[in-house]
Amino acid sequence: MSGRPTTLVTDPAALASCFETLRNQPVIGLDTETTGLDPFTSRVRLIQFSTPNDLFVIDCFAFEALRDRELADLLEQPRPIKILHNAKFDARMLERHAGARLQGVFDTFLASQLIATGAHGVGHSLRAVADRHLGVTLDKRQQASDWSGALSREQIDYASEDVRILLPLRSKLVERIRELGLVDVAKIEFDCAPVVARMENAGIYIDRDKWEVQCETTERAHALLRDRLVEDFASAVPQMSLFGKAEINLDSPAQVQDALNRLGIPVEGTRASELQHYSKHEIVARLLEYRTVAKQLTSYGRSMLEHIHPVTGRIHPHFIQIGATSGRFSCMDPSVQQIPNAPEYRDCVRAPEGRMLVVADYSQIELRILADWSQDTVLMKAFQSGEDLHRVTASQMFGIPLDDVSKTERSAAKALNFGLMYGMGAQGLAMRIESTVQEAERLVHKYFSAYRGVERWLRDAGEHAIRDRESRTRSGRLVRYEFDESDRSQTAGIARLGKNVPIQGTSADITKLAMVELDRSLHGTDAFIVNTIHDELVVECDESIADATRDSVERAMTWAGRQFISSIPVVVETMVSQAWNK
DNA sequence: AGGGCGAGCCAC
DNA sequence: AAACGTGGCTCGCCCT
Repeated sequence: MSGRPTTLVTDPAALASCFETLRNQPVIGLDTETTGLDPFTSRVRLIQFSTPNDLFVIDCFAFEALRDRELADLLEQPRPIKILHNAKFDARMLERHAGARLQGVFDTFLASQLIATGAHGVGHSLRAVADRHLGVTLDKRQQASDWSGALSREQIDYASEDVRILLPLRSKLVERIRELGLVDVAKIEFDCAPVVARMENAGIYIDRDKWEVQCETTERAHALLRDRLVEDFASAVPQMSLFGKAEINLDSPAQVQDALNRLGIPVEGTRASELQHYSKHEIVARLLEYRTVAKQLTSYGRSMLEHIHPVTGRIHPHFIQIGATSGRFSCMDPSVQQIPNAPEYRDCVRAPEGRMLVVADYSQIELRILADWSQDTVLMKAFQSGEDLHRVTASQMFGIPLDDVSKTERSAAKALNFGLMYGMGAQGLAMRIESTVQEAERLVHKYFSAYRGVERWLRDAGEHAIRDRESRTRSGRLVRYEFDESDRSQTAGIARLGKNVPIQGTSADITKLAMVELDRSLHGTDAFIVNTIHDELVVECDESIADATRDSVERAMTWAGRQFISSIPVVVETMVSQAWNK
């Protein structure tokens, strides 16, 4: 595979000749070895480059390779194409330690995920991907070795092997990407990876003091409700108390159900939706209150503060670029995509002194995708009118003037607008709006009488998913389904996915494209993306450029939306604020 | 002790 | 009988 042995680069002259070789290549492999996983506390030890004939291992401890201008140039130019496995990791390290914005990426990690199309039990480590696509078994034993001391022969060999494999691996993956029609979506994903790296490095600021105050308030409410409930249960169910002390764990659904049943409250399970029906009992109402604060305390309590990084004073969550099979991001440690949408919490997520947040989200993006894709003339018109969508829907469903739409009618229309994209049936709607199934059936019928094109599109999408065992988003992103045809409950589930995945996934396509475009347009300013929540972006910037930044955000997001939605307007709602509030 | 899993609930 | 999509976090509980 490699014509020449590994060149260990330990001085500026060797580095210059290394770049001489690399500059003229169309495609090169790139990998780094670091002393740890955290860009703010770890150092880059090695940078490895591969070409079809050469292999360079640059020892960043031997000389100041990371300060080399040519290195930054090479990384920042779109050519040569840089092949990396999980480019986000290396991009974070290289941005932090070489001050370089990586561009021109082919990511074998993301490529593997796109090709696997959400298949279960398929790993995407470099080892797994090389094994699957090349039949090559990599030895990863040195991966977590100590990269801060003298280099061993094994370490240099390991570093070489990893970067050597990237060129042949890309060739195989490119073939599969072409066969599967994934060229466009791969471009979006690859371009997005360095943007995600920058977003993670930037992190998001949380007001520690404000958050702590919120925690204390919640802790007091929690203790009060807990004591009161334990007492209630103890006096109502004497056999549950031991020496006058109640023996119930309020956080155990099994114990709570048992206790409620003993009190003659016949709950089946203790979900909020179940307890709701019995909220006339004081103890149940109190339990629901307890649940709310308990959730706030555990999921959104002090643990959030433990994520504040000692070096940056900010939170650097982990964004998983293809987190859902639909192509949506997921986020963890902590998940800043699911901080409660209540002022007490969102006020704590803010811009530091002298800076502002631009908060922007797509208006009804999924319904617009559905309208555009189905070409339903009535739904398209509804969007073109610029009126309140749910009200228009109700007016069309019930054949009444806009102004005569009642609150109930609007909320039924709203439930349908959202629910049908998830493949909801009459049963589900009945549950949602607390009506009879017959009434729900009538409403679904009315909805589809108004939106014939939507009905047809959803039906076709469901049937297509079952027949061809796959769905695609507008960018070509592919999701394959494995199921047992003879099992009705399984096919029903696939039909629901067939309706939802193309829409949810196209929304993800749009948001990712918007991030790429926005990152490009913010380059050179001190504004940067700090969060992405499915159809929403949060950007932090100096207050002096807030208005200009808002314009950039709106322009990038609108442009991205138009790439996939052509026949109706794409509307982006933006606001400038000190906190993550709407 | 720690992994796996379900229940329940937060986000869009 | 049920079944409305995608995730992550924390808990209890059961397992090894």
